[in-house]
Amino acid sequence: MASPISPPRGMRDFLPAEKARRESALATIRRVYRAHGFDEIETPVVEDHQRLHSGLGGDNEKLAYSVLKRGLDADALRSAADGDGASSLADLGLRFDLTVPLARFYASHRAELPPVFRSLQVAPVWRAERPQKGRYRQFVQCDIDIIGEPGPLAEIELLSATSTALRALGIDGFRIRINDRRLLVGMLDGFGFPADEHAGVLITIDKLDKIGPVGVVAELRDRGVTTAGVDALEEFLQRPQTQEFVPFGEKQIRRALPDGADDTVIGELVTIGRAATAQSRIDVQPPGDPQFARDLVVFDPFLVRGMGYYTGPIFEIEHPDFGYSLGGGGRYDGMIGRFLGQDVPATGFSIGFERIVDIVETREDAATASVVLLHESDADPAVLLRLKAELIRNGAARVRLERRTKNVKALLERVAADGFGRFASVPRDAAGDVTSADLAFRPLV
RNA sequence: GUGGGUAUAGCUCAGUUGGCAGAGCGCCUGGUUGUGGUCCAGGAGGUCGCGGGUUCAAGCCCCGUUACUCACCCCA
Repeated sequence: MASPISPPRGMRDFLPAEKARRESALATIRRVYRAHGFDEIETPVVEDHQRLHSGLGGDNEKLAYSVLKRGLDADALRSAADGDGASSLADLGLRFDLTVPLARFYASHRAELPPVFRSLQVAPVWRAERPQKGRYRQFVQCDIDIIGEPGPLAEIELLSATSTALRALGIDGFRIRINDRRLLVGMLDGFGFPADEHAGVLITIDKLDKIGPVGVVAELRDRGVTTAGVDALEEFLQRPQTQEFVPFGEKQIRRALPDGADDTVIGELVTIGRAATAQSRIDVQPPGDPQFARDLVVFDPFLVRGMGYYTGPIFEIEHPDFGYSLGGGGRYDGMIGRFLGQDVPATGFSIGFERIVDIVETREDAATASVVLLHESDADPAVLLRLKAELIRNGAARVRLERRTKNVKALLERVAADGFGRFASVPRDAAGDVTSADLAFRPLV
């Protein structure tokens, strides 16, 4: 039924059971990332409107919620309607990712941060999209970023920490697709696309796995980009090639690319993929299985990613059970320079929390330590509170007071679902002489 | 932004050809029950999403609208 009072479109309330499940998963993610040396920070949910719309957020900028200036009057509205539009009415906006705020944060606090800063952020972001399965207007992202490390060590740490976190959540069977913006640029140059067409061409190429080579070529011709480039791309897509890029290595990457690809970039990707795979074999029990995680990292020559700010290696987590990615990231060496005036290398990886929380196993807490006291409606509050305090002092994890209803069975099933393990009835007319030792606890099934 | 589906009690849902608004669960009351989780009887609870139209008569048919939901685009 459509309730007249429901949360805003695309945003959700969380009932106790779901909230507990989310917090349990978040605790696991935080624990693993902290173990891998990342430090958690927090930034405001809003940022300067102009900063959010500086062209770094790609298409997400269009989806940003804006916050109206306070104290707008009729004149301001009129001049906005006549003049340069709605942007003059807003000075703040809700963040649509955690990367732009992080770059601003780093620029603000660089002096107080270590030369290589490993950041962890677990926080909600907002996008004014049309909601559907696995997509919300408010959702939590878990980002790790390494700022100040130019080499592939940063990517290796990101990939290993992320895959360890996913395994700690009980998620398996995922793969990390990897590519490099420099390879994409080199490939487009080789095909003969001028630089100003790259962004548009990449957006179309990104759809390759959905609309196929024929669809991509058709869309490019429709877009009216350089014909010679499309011809070259079409020829390349038609050449016989294996879809199997396993095991991950230089030979496999080279085979997937046109001739003349950058040796240095390929070498970096090989280093990253091999190290992440090796780390995964240490990560699991029993360790050392030479076949384990053999295809954890796969090279995808047409992985693009939407954000315009990526400059180097980019990656995305895929899982066979889901049509959308579970997370992704990449290197964005130019972004912090936009705020700081001085380039600082940076790379990050984001887990789409909403997309993994539904498949994680719930960890059962020690339910027997969580108890329910069943009491009559006319029970003495002072006695109930004294019993409750005694139980907590004696080590109970949780104590819940429940007034007896007619249907005790339904009540007990409800508290059992809330994670309570035992219950006891407070005797009728319990007075000062009743202690928690007098209570007969029985298991909740 | 484009298309499909859905909307009836607190929850999950029936409602036939247009003919008095229903069930299960939950809640309340009384009784019953030998470790207070059993069972029985009764009760409260509805703007049938909203607004028009057709009709003697609309939850049902027609038009509009809103919300939710799924898919596309794009994304996590």
